[in-house]
Amino acid sequence: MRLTTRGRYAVTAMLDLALHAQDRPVSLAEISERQTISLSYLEQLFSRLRQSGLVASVRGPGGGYRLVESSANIWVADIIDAVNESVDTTNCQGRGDCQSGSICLTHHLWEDLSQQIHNFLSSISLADLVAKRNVQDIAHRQVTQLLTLDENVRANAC
Amino acid sequence: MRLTTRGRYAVTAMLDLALHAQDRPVSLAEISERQTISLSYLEQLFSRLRQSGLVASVRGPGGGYRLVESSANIWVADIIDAVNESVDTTNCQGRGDCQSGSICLTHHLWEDLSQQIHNFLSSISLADLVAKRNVQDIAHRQVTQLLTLDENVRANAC
DNA sequence: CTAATACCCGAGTATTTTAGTCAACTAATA
DNA sequence: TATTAGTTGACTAAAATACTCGGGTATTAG
Repeated sequence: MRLTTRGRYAVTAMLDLALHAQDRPVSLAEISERQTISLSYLEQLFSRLRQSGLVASVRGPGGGYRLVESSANIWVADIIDAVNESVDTTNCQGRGDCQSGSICLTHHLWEDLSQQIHNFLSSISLADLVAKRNVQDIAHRQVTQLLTLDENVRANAC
Repeated sequence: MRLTTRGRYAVTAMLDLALHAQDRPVSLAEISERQTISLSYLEQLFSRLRQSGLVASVRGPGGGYRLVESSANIWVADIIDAVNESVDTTNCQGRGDCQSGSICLTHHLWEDLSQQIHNFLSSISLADLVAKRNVQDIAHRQVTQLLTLDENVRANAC
């Protein structure tokens, strides 16, 4: 899980979309102007967002992009995953052939933390950010997820 | 809050330190070998970690680095903050002079999300990662923090 | 005392990522 | 049919990342 400016741009653009695509599609030119992100860069980002099934395009005059699902079903983690290619963070590529056990251990610990961050961002929807409600719901989902963490951890291999 | 490979290296190195600095200092050469991170790069990272007061150095033969505080008091967010310089993620530099309200709104929403991520990583200590216990404690802290989120949000300005 | 250890520091550099440009194209519609 | 707006790919400047090199300095084992 990486969190760079690229992901920030994507989340910002999706937030703009969620705020403005109530009935009609929203063109990238609009988002570009409102959020001061270059049009061509938005095109690259939305190409990936479209391939990931988060948005759908409408061509021609009056066209633009719209959310495929309700903003309540779009998670921040999905947006960030869509625009970032995933990287292997271990040295042994998960083969588990590290020389000393300590290497595997720290890799393992990092992977676990990374998973926790991912779970966290998978519990926050665009609608949560926009509506600014449901904070207790988010917290509740967090508890549920973190309480099942031990099982995930046991299933991991270096 | 950025989460890049740089922060990953820092957390990995600090984890290595927490695992091995039980009594004696740990040299960067050891960490370099175990975690396959270049020595000079580690020197740069630990320079910042030292300036942030997270580690202390011991010079001379048998020297190295040690944690200033117990690993239970070192939070993942502190490590990542130490090695990354903070960036302003708004277009109006917090002056609030964006033309349309929608720009300020999305900036605001992103800032809020960023703060939530920071809070989350501020609730996980090195010791949590190592010990792999206290998951319920983490969850509990999460609840507490997220429930106070609304106040923070109200205090924000674009 | 001195040689070895290991931190300290700054300059420089290769690589990758980011962010953006440009140009040609296709689909849809007014 | 002209215009709008997405689609795609190649290309590029700028920044960040990851790393190297070459000197330092403090400490200590011998």
